Amino acid sequence: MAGPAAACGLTESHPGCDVSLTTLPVFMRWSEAHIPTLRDAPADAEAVSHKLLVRAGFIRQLAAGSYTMLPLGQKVRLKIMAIIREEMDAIGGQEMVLPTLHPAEVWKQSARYDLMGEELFKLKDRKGTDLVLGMTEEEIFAMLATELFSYRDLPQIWYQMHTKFRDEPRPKSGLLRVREFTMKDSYTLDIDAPGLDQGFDRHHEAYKRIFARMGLDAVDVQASSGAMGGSESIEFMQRSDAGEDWIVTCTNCDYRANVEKATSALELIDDGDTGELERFPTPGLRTIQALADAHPDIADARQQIKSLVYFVDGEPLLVLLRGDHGLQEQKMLDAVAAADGRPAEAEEIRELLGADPGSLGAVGVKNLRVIADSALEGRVNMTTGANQDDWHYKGVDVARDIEPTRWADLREVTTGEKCVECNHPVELWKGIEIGHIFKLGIMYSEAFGAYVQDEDGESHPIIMGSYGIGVERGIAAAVEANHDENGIVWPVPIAPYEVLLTVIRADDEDTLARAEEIYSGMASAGLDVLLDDRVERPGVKFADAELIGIPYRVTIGPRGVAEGMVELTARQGLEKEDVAIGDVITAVVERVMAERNGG
RNA sequence: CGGGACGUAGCGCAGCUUGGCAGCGCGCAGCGUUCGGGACGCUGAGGUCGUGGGUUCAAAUCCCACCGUCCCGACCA
Repeated sequence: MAGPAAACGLTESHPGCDVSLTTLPVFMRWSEAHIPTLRDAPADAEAVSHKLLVRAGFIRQLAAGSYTMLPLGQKVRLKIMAIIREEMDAIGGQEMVLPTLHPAEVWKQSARYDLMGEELFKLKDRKGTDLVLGMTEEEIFAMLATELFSYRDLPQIWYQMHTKFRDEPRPKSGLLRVREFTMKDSYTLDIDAPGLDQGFDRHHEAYKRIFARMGLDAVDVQASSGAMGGSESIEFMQRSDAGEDWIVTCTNCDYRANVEKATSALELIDDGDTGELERFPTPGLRTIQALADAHPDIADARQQIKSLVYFVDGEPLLVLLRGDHGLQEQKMLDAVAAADGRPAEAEEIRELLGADPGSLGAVGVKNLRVIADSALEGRVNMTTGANQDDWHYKGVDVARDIEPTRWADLREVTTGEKCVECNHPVELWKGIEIGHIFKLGIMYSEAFGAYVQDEDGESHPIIMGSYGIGVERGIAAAVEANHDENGIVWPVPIAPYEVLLTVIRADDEDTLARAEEIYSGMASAGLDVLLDDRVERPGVKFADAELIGIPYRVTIGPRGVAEGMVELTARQGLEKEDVAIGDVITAVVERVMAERNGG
C-alpha cells in the first residue's frame, strides 16, 4: 500500500513500507477472558506496569530478568534516552561507550570483585581468563582518567548509556528488577571537594529535569551509599506500591530520606536516678513482649535493651537497640563499613554468649564487638538479658555497665514518629528507585592511579562522583504512575507515538486516502504519528488504542469524512471533540507542542 | 538460599484425585455476512503434555531426579 515515504526510516530499502500498526512485527489482541484479569490486577502483587507493557506489546520476557524491547518499547526507550542525553549534554556531559565485558583483574584492583559478591556476573573465556560483566563502571572510567595529568583538564563529566548486568538473586516485577538493563551512568572528575559538590549539584538538577520531562514526580531523598562507598548520596524515588524501598517524608518540612538512612526525633524518657545492677530470674520469658507483660514496672519495651547477634563480613557483632525499636540492617552495615551481614544462627549465638536468643545482653561482654543505637545513650534502669537462659539484668546503666565499641544510628524509623528537623509526624511510603547519585571521593582514583597536579605542582587523586539512571526501570515507573483501567496513558515526551490515527473502515478507499493525507500532513508538521490501518472493527481498534496509550487519537471514519469532520480524543480522560479535517493537524500540533517538553 | 505455587497448541486454561482416543476459550488461515466501542456462520491448520529416568500391558495422569517461571522471605548501587 502506498504510504507517506517520509514517515518510514526504512523506505529506501523497503519501498513498500508503511508506518502502520500492520507493519509492527508483534501487535497482539487479547481474549475477552483476559481483560478482567488485567483490570482486577492487585496493586501489590505482580506489577501492573509489567502486565500492561506485555499486553500492549511493548516487551516480551525471555527469561527471569531478561526482556525483549518490542518496537513500541524501543520507541519509548529511545525517547527516554534522548531526554537523558539532552540534559546530560546540557550540564557539559560528554558521551562515550565503554566495554561491558571486563577483565576480572580490573575489579580485583578496586576490591569490588569480592565486595560485590554474587551479584557480579563472572565468566571465563576460552583461555580460562576470568572476566566480568559490568554492573556499573567506576573502574573503567577511573582507568580512563589516568590519562589526565593536570588540574587544567578538570572538571570532566563523562557518561554513557548501555547495558549493565546484575546477577539478581530474585528478578521480579517485570522491568523493575532485572538482570540486564540499560543504564545511563555518568562520572564527574574534579580536583577538589567544591568541584565535586558542583558536579553533584548539576546532576541533581539535571535529574530533576529528566524525571519531570518523563512525566514522573520523582522525589529526591537522602540515601545510603551502600557498597558503592562515598560520602553522600541522593536517590530519586517514584512513589508506587510496586516499589521496593521505603521512604520517610515529613508531613510538614522537606525532610525526606530512604529508611536505610532516615532518622527521627524521639521523646525523652525519664528513667529516674541510676540504680543497682541486679540479676533476676525470668523463667520462660524469651521475648520483649513477654518480659514487658510479666514485669510492667521495670520492663516496658522502652526500658528494655534488645540484643541481636549478626555476622557482618564474617565477623560476629552484638547489636543493641531499645526494646521497641527495629534494626535497620543497612544502617548497621554502613556503621561498620561492611558489605554483607546476616543474623547469627541459634547455635552460633550460644557459642558466643552462652545463652539462647531471648536471654541475651551486652553487660560484661568483652569477646565481641558491640554496637549500640544512639537511642540508648544516657539511659539508666534498663532491663536486658543476662546471657544465661531465663535470667535478666535490671537496673542497667548503659554508660556504667556496657562498653559499646561504637555508637550509631541503627533503628528503623516507623510511621507516627516525629521529624528529626521539625518535630512534626513523618509518613512512610514505598518507592521505585529510578536514579541514584553518589559523591564517591578518591577510592577509585587511588585504586587505579588517577592523579593530577594542582597549580603548585602537587599531585592529588581525582575526586569522583558517579550517577545512575535505570532506563527500563524508568519506563516501568512511568507506566506505574500513568495508567487507568483501560491501559497505559503515556505522557507526550516519552510516548511511543504522539498521535494515533484510527481509521474506521480502513477497507474504504476514500476514508483510507483521507487518513493517509492527514498522516502525511502530521508527519510533515513534525508529529510522531502512527496510522492504524488495520481492517478491524472499531471496538477492537479503540480498545487497542487505549491499551497502548498514545496521548492523542484522531478517529477517521466514513461518517465523519462525509461531513468533513474527524474526532480528536485525548488518552488522558478520554474526552472527545469533533474537529474539522482542515483543522486537525493544527489542533494536534498545538496540544502536542504544549506538552512535548514535559514538566 | 528457605517457604509456596505452577509448567498441557501462539495466549489463557481444563484434564491428573480414580492410568486407557489430548480437550476448551481466545487468537491464527480460507470463504461469506457484518462494521463509529472488543460481531457472527461455515471450513481448517496448529501440541516432543518442561526434561530425563522409573513403575505398568498401557503414563499428561503414579514415583524419583533435574530444569524453568511466578509469588513470599532472605538478599540487593
